[in-house]
Amino acid sequence: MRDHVKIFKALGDETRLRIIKMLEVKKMCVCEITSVIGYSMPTISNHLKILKEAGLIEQDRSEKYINYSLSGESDEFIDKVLELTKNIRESRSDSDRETALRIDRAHIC
Amino acid sequence: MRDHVKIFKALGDETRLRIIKMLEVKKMCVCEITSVIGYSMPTISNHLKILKEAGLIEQDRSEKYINYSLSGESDEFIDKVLELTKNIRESRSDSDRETALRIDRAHIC
DNA sequence: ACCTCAATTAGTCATTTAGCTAAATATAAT
DNA sequence: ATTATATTTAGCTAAATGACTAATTGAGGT
Repeated sequence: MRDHVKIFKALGDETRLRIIKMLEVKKMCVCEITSVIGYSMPTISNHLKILKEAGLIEQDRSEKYINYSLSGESDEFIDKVLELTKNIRESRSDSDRETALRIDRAHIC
Repeated sequence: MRDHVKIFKALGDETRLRIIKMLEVKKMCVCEITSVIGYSMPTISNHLKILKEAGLIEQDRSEKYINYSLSGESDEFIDKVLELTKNIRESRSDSDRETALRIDRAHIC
């Protein structure tokens, strides 16, 4: 129960849901996400921590950057939740995604 | 997006998730829910309001009581969310459900 | 080995949340 | 109409949350 609450709590925040929707289209590092969302880097970092501790996202390092991406194939309930969030279609996250695909981290990080 | 956030926020609370899991097995009035959960009636009433405003539950009156139940067939996303929560199986909500089925509101309300 | 810089942690503050009691409301039964 | 009572609203408090800036960490590149 507590795990499930943690998962829903993680999704129950607009910024974190925007992040999840962006990660559906692209692996991203903290500074890329920061530049799309517009909050400070520590704030974004903390949101990512909450999503990670809920089991919704995972990270792997490549060169200078830590890439965040949606969790895959680890937990059945998480998979179902992420399948559910794919059903969300909304103008704001659509534009976030366009921005995310357009930016080049060599220029902003 | 805001609607989806509201839905996840509503589910991101242990008490409210316990209520949702109970309503899977039985329509219940406020005082029945109160007696199972153990918080004050105003507290439960407020949780129900949050769940209702998220669109997760609905109410109908019968005699003295207002029966709360899971929303049905109204919204596609809500349906999927409620389908998802059915996947949650946990000892605490199992015992809540047993209690809920055992109580008789003629005796407690 | 050292420097750079992406990322996190620490500390602060304003706002929101979740609980409570007491009071108000509203519907059902008399 | 009046009463009884199920439910909601109002007002309060303590704890949690989400934002910020400043300081720290740590892996990569030189």
